Amino acid sequence: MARPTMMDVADLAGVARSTVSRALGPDTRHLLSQDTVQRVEAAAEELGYRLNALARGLRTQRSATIGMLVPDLTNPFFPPIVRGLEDTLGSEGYTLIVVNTDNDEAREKAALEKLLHQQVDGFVLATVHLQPDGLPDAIRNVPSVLVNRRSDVDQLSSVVPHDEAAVREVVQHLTDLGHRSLAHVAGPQALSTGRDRRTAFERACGEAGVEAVVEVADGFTVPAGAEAAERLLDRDTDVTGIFAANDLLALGVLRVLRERGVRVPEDLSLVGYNDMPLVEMLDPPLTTVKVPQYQMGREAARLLLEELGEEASSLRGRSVQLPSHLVVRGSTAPPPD
Amino acid sequence: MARPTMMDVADLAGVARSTVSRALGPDTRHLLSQDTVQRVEAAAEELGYRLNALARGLRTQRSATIGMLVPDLTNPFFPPIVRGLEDTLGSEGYTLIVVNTDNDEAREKAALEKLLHQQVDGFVLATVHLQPDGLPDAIRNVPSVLVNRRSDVDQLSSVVPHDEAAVREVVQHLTDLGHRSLAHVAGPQALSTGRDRRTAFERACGEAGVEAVVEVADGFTVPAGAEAAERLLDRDTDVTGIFAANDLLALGVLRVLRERGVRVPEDLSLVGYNDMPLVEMLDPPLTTVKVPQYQMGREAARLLLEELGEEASSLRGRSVQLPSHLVVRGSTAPPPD
DNA sequence: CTGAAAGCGCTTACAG
DNA sequence: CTGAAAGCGCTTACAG
Repeated sequence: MARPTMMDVADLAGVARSTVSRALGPDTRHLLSQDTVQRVEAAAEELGYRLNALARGLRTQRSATIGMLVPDLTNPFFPPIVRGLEDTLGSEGYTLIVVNTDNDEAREKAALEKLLHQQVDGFVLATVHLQPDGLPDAIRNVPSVLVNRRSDVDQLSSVVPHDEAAVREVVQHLTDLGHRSLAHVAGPQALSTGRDRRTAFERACGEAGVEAVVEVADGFTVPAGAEAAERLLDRDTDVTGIFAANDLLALGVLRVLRERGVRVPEDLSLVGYNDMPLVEMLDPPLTTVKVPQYQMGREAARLLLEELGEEASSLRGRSVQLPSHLVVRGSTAPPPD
Repeated sequence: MARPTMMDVADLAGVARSTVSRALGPDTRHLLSQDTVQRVEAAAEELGYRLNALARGLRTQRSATIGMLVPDLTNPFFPPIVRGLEDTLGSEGYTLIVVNTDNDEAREKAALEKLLHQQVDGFVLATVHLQPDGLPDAIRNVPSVLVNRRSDVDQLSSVVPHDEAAVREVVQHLTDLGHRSLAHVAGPQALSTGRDRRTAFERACGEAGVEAVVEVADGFTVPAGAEAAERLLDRDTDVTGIFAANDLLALGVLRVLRERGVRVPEDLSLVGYNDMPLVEMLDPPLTTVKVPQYQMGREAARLLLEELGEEASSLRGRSVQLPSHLVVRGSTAPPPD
């Protein structure tokens, strides 16, 4: 017999199919006599019976499956988030299905469709071109949470790092060192991540009374960071410290600085964001902001699980900010005289 | 109407449910009149109809889903493999479900069970404690391919980098530079990856007529590399070049060398394996072996798709080796005089 | 070219 | 405490 069904177990145990179903369900087990439960379990064990999740899902209208849209798993920022989600959702019996979108709107739509076909019970979106009106109606009926992204327009729950506070720490650190003119290599302003960090930077500099220069990169990538750095350095500024909107951008900046013979941190201080793996082993070790990715994943999972539990959608639209902290390493120092 | 079914589409189009099914299936569409197909498509479009993959899977006994076991997505070695798999499988309509196992045997078994419940049509195993006899019978009936691992005992297809040739390149490079005594910080010998590289190293050194020292680490991690390096340096050797079984190990070695004031590459040359992201930005940039991870993923997907197509299991047990090449950077140089 | 019917493997009122 | 029956949403022989 290839794959035994409940019927096979029922026959072997000498009970009805429905009894097998009850005996094997943790929540219905107690309805049966101990003896029956044991006979069924023995039979199931003997046959190597495995529940068919497809059949159950079809019947219960719940797939116990969560879909996740992520820009690119190859970007080390995301895997810890995925792990946090998987660990938490998994312990509640959910399976996570991750799809890469490369931040491409068409792929996002296609991935969403695919997951909707799979009858996922919920969504985790770490990627959002998804304009509020671009969101297929179908998704509005499915519990969803954004992670590392916010949507001002929609009433979706979200989990983001507390950028404002972390950026303030960055600026504080640099001004404490004596810097009076700072630059920000910002991420794309179409993304909340890019906007929030820039706004926070400008505000913090304003409050500290230091000059704030901004150069917007057109991606969160090393090449985009390098290009922005070129533009920045070609401008005539007194900048002695650069804060990049993420580590990849900072690496691009670092590359250009090396090419131009600018020493870090002697001539210029550099701060990243995210604390990617290995940035502590760079030369110099990168001062950056540690984002609690794993915890963000766990938190997103928690929000989602709660929404899944609720019939009403009263829990939708909550937004959680997790603290991120500056990690001071070797790429920052007092400005040159 | 929450989620329209085929019946709803049928009613709107004025045809039978079975006709809707045929009109929407790319392979059955041609059985129908153009006119009917169009009416059905229009109706489906109007209702925003989406196929229920659970129902289809239950009926067809194929979930169009592939399960993947991976030790840890957080290890940057794996995501490119996952992308290669996802891209290739996705274009054939399959959905990939990835589960982390942390190389823990119990978790591997649990993950396997879970995926079996989900009725996956195939497995990709990037993790194998899975002893040949430990493999649940169920998996033998499901097309499976190993990636980055081989199993001598089982007749499972596998895709691995061509370690032998790459390691030969490493040794060649070092001896060309003038090194006459080399060390290998090997990975755990329980894993084929660990064994193969060590064997290849010893053979290549033998052929080149240089001294070969081996220190086995008990994990493929930075700390394991550091510990192995401590042991190695405490031995009395003439070693002037170290080849680590992967980059993480190499980073552990590098850390210890720095602590002990040994300069790389002036005093000692160091070679890694895998070409992880950012190792080219280290100080010094790491000489390492570039493993074609993405292509390994694609290749594994191709093997799996072929096995899925075949009724007979005549295609099982093929093994593919993909070429890996040395990337020379700054961590290797001639030995000190 | 199209429809009516059976059935994939479950769960869950309903009845006893 | 347990069983018989209906039905989740599809696909696919079978019949016409």
